[in-house]
Amino acid sequence: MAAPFQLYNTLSRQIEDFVPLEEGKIRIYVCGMTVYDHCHVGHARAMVVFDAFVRYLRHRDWDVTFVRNFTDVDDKIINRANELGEDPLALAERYIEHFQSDAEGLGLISPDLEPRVSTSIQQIQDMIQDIIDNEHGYVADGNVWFSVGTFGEYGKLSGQKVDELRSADDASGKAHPADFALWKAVKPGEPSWDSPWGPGRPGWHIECSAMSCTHLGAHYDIHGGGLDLVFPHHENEVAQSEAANKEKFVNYWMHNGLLTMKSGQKMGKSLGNVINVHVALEEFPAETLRLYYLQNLYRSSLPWSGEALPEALAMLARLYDAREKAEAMGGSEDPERVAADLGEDAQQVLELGQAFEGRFYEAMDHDFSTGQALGYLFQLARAVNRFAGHKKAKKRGGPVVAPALQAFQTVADALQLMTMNTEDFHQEVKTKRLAALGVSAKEVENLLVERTQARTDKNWARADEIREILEAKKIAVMDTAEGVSWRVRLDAPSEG
RNA sequence: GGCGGCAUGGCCAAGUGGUAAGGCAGAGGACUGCAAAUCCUUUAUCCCCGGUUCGAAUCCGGGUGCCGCCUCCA
Repeated sequence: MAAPFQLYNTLSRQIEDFVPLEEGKIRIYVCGMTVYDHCHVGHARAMVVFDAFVRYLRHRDWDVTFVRNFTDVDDKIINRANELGEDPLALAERYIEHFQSDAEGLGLISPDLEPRVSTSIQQIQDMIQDIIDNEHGYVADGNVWFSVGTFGEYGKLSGQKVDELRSADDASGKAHPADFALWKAVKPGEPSWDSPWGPGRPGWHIECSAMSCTHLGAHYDIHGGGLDLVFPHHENEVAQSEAANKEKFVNYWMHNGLLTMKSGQKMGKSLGNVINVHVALEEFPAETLRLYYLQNLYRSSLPWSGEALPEALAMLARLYDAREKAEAMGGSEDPERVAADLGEDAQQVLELGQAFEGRFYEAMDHDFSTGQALGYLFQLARAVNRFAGHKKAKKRGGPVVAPALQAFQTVADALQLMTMNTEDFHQEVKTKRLAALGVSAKEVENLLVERTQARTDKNWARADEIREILEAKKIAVMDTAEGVSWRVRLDAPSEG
């Protein structure tokens, strides 16, 4: 049975009980990329948030149909292509390939459908025709405009009033400044398709209306995207879709908050302050970004800084290390008995492990509160670590940490965190962090061989000297009962 | 000018009227040849002023500050 949950709805500005249109099923559309540049860490937040949302819903037995588009016909693409002397669709294709590579790097599930504007022209034209037929659109000089004044509910999503808008100057032949283009007449150097109104191309907003309604129906459950799309993009989608189909478009509007810089301003291409995803992924495992995003409520703004990813990586390592300790514990006694024998910390890790799933689901079902849900996870990790300090934990502790291990698995399934084995995780961290620091594993290993010899000789001075050399390179050396190991320190500066 | 959002310890941050999760950083301690990791201890008049309530970080009103959108933006 699909589990009930609550969701903040931009349409009502409050948290609502989610009621699906069809029992057990959720149809969701998320605005994807306009492909004229690389995917940056701000886009990635949206991608990861909705990825985790869909994963969680499926984990909770919802039958989810997930559609995310590519906008591959657009002013910005055309402008960029003309600057580069490249065909716009070829440029778009190139950035779609970049995106797919980033999506794979981020560990995103593939949407069930990834429609593109360039292959949805017929559906777009059909919808424009319906809008015209329903007297909400008009043709002028090969352009088709949406007539905002004919749609009484215009503004119901964003709260904007047509008369209060600050309108940009343009001499495009619109009847009203707030009217917007459904179809743009062809201009030199632009891709175009034949249409009943002459050759041209779709306006910005119509593609999402047409593609989502084509694949999910005229009326579907959830539409997602960045907060900066509420107006005008999503407002216009509502107007177009409802004008064309004469029925309610979307039940729940879900908007992710934006990444902001230290100054408080958002990260945005137009502000020139972006960090591209592939750059971040060269330095940090994908789950680092995921944890960074999911620590916070999805609809709050999220500050970016050079410390953000190192900090998230430290948190992630803490989780992996706790899990590793739990995995190393053996024994097959009754957990209650072990807990009774080994004392309070054993009792607590058992109880927190058993309680985890319920608390996790409760947080997640309350408007996808991943930050709170992850707080419980860290409480559990600390309980595991504390218990792991006991002498008998390794031999007999297995049964009392079994629920904790199950909890970690739940998080892995639902949020795609802690999905690697610990060794691979640390290896990836080493590889990526060393590359970022410009240090080779070979030189570290060589120094450690020398240090191990020095320690065998009880030459502590030399051993400490080598430790200091490595410290200077941000390498932390750990002497354990099993021998020496090392890690890259996480406080290494990153761009930001 | 219009619309919307936010304001919680050094930083990030959860918080669904019943008395402040979690993470990072700092300090002290345990552990260690020295360290690292880990554990323990440690810091909050919840922006200000009113109001509702037995009780408010949470609800209402006013103020201040910051941010987003109204032109492309996840």
